[in-house]
Amino acid sequence: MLPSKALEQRLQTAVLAVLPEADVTTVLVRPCQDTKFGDYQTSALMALAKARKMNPRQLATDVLAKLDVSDLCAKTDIAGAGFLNFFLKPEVLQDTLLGAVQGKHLFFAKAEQPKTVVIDFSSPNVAKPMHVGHIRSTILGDSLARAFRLLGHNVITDNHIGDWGTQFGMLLLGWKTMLDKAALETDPIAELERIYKQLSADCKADESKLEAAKQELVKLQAGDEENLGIWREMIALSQNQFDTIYGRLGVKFDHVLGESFYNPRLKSVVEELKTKGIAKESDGAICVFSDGSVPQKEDPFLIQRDGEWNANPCLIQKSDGAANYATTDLATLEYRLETWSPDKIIYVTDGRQQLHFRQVFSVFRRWRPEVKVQVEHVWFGAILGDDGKPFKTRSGDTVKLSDLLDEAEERSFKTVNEKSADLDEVTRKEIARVVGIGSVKYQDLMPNRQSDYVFSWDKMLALNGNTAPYLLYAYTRIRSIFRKAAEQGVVVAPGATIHLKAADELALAKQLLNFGFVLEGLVDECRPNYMCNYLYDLAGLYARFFENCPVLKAEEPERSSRLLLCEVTAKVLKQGLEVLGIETTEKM
RNA sequence: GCACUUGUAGCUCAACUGGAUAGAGCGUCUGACUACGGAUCAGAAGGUUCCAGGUUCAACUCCUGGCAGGUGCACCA
Repeated sequence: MLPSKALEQRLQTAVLAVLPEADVTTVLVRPCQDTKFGDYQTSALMALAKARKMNPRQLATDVLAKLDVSDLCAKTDIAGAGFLNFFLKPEVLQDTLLGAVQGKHLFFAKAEQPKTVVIDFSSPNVAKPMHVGHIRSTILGDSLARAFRLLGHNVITDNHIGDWGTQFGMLLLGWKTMLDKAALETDPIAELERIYKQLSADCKADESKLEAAKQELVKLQAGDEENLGIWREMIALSQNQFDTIYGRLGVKFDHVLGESFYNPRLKSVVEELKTKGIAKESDGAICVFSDGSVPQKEDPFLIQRDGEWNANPCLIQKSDGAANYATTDLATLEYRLETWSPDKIIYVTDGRQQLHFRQVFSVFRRWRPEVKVQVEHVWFGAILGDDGKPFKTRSGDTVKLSDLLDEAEERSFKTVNEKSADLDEVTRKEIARVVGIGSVKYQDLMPNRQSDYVFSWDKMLALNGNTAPYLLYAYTRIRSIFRKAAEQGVVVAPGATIHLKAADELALAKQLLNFGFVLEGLVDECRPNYMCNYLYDLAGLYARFFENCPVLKAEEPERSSRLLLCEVTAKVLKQGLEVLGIETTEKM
């Protein structure tokens, strides 16, 4: 067991011995912010003391009296207002590192109670190019899936693609009247986009076109064979595009169930909500109104206008009888519950949909009060251009994801050519791919997901600072040592152990032990930026070690000890980057 | 108007259940150097954490009230 976990368990037992009625789930052991205080600390005793009007230092003393950690710690002390600090024995630290070398663990423990987690992300639209708007959902969702999986949870990723809706009326009419077959052959998505834009403009100018488009939609919805065939072909063409992009990004889905998949369920969802008295008719539409169960301020079905609270209903059926977004989401929820019995469902979308999800979740709770599933909207902010407005091309169009990835690789290739002209072209291209794609991902994951960020090629590809190239470089420097070692015939001595003496060695080692805390934090709050910050710190600590502690030039047994430390650092860096969906490269 | 959200160094961003002296990069200034990969490292300067109250042993973090930006608010998803 990891020393921090063992400490935590024993601490909780000791607290129970002193305060039998205490809730010890909040009694957690964390790494010390500043290692001068110790290696691990708990600040939970102060909170417990406060709730009981006890003297916090006295409580800490009492708990310490019941706590035997002499096999793990060289020292414990009570500091400040009632912090309990733990100083790990050097041999415990060293054995833990050695355990990682031997592949027994990588500084984290799998979840004791694995959960089934459905993650809904990316959700591109059929017949439209994937653009920057899809990047955050795709990359964030993929990273969350990777982190949950690593901790042993049963993850189901589901791409809820937009394959149904009013836009197909125009697409179908366009397909029949203005399709350029040759253009469809060379670039299907561009051609679909063209006919959609053209018809959309035509419909605005010409009522009869709009009517014709509506008729096509009605035919599709009624199951017209010709229209269904065209619709299926549009989906297939789009799926090719999605597959190409996801392939480049290294993103995989367990399921791709578009909106249309839930069509057969929509009617019964509406009926059930009506029967249960949750939804009712209003202005021809079927809506869910407030049930007054929460304070007005927190009620997603109320809104204040001119000092008065007005209804802000959630529509589940339009006055024309068609279902809408909320209905599909409810049907989707129902399907997921039936099919996978998840403990948790995560929706990764942009922040503008907060109200929508609050409403959907609220309707769901009223509809299925007995279901325990945890539903969570993990939202994110916008990607902005230099001007502080949503990121667009110079001409004002949305930036296509494929173009963006191309440019990332091209720019990265330029740098590789400058810095590593000696490598052959295939290798240089491959490095450029890893660094380019990795940089786009890292820039996206590094900021707090809820804040908007400014897209910058220069920053994301910078060789210094909290960027993918910096981390990848740190990794290649480690790999380089091992290449050099092999050239010189240097190997780790059989049975070698790790002995940490230098301050930079110790600091690096302790950071390695914290990997698990970061993973758990990431999963708890769905914030991959925790991992970014951790890896950046790790790379910085490694750089200092690298500068001040010679490895190959050291005498045995120090050389083997340091080689092992390098090896574990590389493992953690690689694993951490993998959680972010970023590949590594041996050379740069 | 109401809700959500953001406001931290000149700029871009961090800050782990409320926790110990608020940290990085860029930019500015200074240093290390034929280097286990310099795509590096070390150091300096730079802060009333938007403002005003409150809770607490302890507040960037929680509460109340302002100010400023972003987003959303009935038949688009």
